[in-house]
Amino acid sequence: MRRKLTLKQIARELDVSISTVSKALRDSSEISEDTREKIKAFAKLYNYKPNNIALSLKNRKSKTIGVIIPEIVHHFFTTVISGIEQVANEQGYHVIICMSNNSFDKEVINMELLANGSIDGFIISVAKETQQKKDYYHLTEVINQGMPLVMFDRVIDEINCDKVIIDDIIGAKKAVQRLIDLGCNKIAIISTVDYVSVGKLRTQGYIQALTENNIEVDQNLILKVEDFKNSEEEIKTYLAEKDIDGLFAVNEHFAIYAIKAFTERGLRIPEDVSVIGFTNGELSKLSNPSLTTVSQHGAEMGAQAASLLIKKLESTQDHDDAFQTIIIETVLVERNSTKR
Amino acid sequence: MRRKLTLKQIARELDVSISTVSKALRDSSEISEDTREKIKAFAKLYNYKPNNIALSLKNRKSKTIGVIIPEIVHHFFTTVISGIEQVANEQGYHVIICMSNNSFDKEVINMELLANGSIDGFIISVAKETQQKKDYYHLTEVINQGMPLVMFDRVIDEINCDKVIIDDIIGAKKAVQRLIDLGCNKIAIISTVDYVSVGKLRTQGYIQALTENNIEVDQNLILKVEDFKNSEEEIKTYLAEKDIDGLFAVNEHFAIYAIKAFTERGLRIPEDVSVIGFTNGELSKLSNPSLTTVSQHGAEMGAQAASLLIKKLESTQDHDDAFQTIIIETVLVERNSTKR
DNA sequence: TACTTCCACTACAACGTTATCGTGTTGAAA
DNA sequence: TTTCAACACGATAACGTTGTAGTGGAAGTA
Repeated sequence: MRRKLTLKQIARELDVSISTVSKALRDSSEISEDTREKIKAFAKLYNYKPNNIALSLKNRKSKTIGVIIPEIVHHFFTTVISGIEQVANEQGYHVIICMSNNSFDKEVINMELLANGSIDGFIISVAKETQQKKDYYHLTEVINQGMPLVMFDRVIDEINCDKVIIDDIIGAKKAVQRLIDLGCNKIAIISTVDYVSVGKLRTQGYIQALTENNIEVDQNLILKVEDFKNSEEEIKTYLAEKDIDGLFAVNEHFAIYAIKAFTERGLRIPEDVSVIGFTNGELSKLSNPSLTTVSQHGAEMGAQAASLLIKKLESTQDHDDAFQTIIIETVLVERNSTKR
Repeated sequence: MRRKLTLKQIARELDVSISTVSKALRDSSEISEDTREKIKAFAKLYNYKPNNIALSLKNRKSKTIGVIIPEIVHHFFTTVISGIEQVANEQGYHVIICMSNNSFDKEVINMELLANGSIDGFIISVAKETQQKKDYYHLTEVINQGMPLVMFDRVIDEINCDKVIIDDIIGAKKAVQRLIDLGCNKIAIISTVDYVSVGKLRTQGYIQALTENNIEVDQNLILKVEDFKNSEEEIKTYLAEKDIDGLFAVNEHFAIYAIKAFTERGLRIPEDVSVIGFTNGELSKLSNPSLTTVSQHGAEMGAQAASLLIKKLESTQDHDDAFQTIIIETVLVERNSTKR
């Protein structure tokens, strides 16, 4: 087991100073052609690679981006990560991923740990609990330290930073409008509780679409699922006797549970009920019938978030207070859960 | 924007030496009660947190685990990551995740970059291309540097290190045996090309099950999918005229494509054909009909891999050459794609 | 008084880099 | 012969820590 080679070792081996080695490897003209070649050859032979940690300490930057997400076992987030990774790697950045598991405490701990030198900036989608608690101390703290932060998807309006979101309201409107155009007039929505920002916004879109089409909003047709774990049951009982011809769900899972509930009741999709989901994941594509969804373009979001962050990191002026909010357009992907 | 507080700043502020501050914060008895309290109060007030990078450099360890996976947009890998994260965090470790995108080159680059001080050890599932190329230089290099490495899922027999795998052969056998028990006798398999180790092993399990039940192995009933991208088409044409009553697929996707192909032909699942997949993901649960699968317990794999790695990292003796291979047992999860 | 011991602290080195400044040798101009 | 660049390299400090080895002064002992 041979330890990693350092400048010091090379220096000792070739009987020159550490400075000389460092300069030679960086092609400084201060060092003679001869010595330079010799040192470079030696370094190459023994596969010298500079130590990242030492560089980070010296340069006071780690070329690493910290990503905090509520959950990783979730197709949408993985597509976002994949977008982040791609852009980051292109620009020579690493990515550290931490999960908050939707817990406020874990989010805080993770951020504090990462903020102490490990990373240069954050990309974050906040935990459900954080949205509920409305305690943003850890976020402002990081920002005050001069560390750039980009929020995506689940963002917090009160925090002043770069953001990448989709237009949830418009996306939802598109979906509901489509249902209306297909001739549905008893359209239900399966959403989440209001403190989850995206749930709230998508519900707003639903209401707007109905209102604009002069359809009365019936509170009985709005289900706000509280507990993700028991959502399948909740949806089933909720839909048990509803007489509707269209359904919009704020995510894939809810949509698929709904389809299940309908088919179990003997209703046909899309003949009897048209269903549209949100988040264009694997499930939508492969479910049976395949699901019409509002596509969120996760990879695009991730890529944009990474670009924004890196731009901030590389900009020399410290106080570039101009924060952007990028809105990623949603697209309705039509499949077999809606009539043609 | 106030910069992060350092020991030096505290020292200057309180008019003591850096050493005193360091010791006071670490509760050294060398420092008087008075001074200690004063320093700790100050540090707390201004929220001092030691700089990770400096600590890493000093201690020559980063308390960070590097994870290299072929792809993140893949339910199985995310469950593994989630298992790794959990164990790692419990033990005070961070996790850096890199994707190889199944490219050999990217795998090498990522590993080299991370190996230079950023991380203390690796958890890796190698890229398809690496398995194909059989070039393991980057892996042995890392091991030779004394950096622990744990492989999972897609492992390489020639490399001597800790491994966490599932028993692919037995898992596949379980599935095929079940099909046989259900009365199927024309059982096909949809697998991957042989250089993907798991595909190869699962095919072996399939063959063993048949042989043990005195069913002749028909090469026409073995499909080895080459290109993941066009797999849906390939499977469809392959199944177009096959007369079979049972099918085992080495992953969820293939199984679901197969079910699609069957239903399009007017065959009913499970009445006409029983189908079993591998990898118990979201898809299996939510597909219609829901899919009977061999569950791989990804989170368990991740947790075990992390445990193994951390054990190696914390063990004092350098040469603990005893490498383990942990086999995670698979379980057949029965759903509606097989008869009862 | 002279010596030791202990206390409470400081100085220094080290981890691996790089940027700045310093320095000894050579050759050439004055 | 003296002076001065130019050259090629070395020493040092710094990034933020921590552990070891000092150190000045007070108190205790002989």
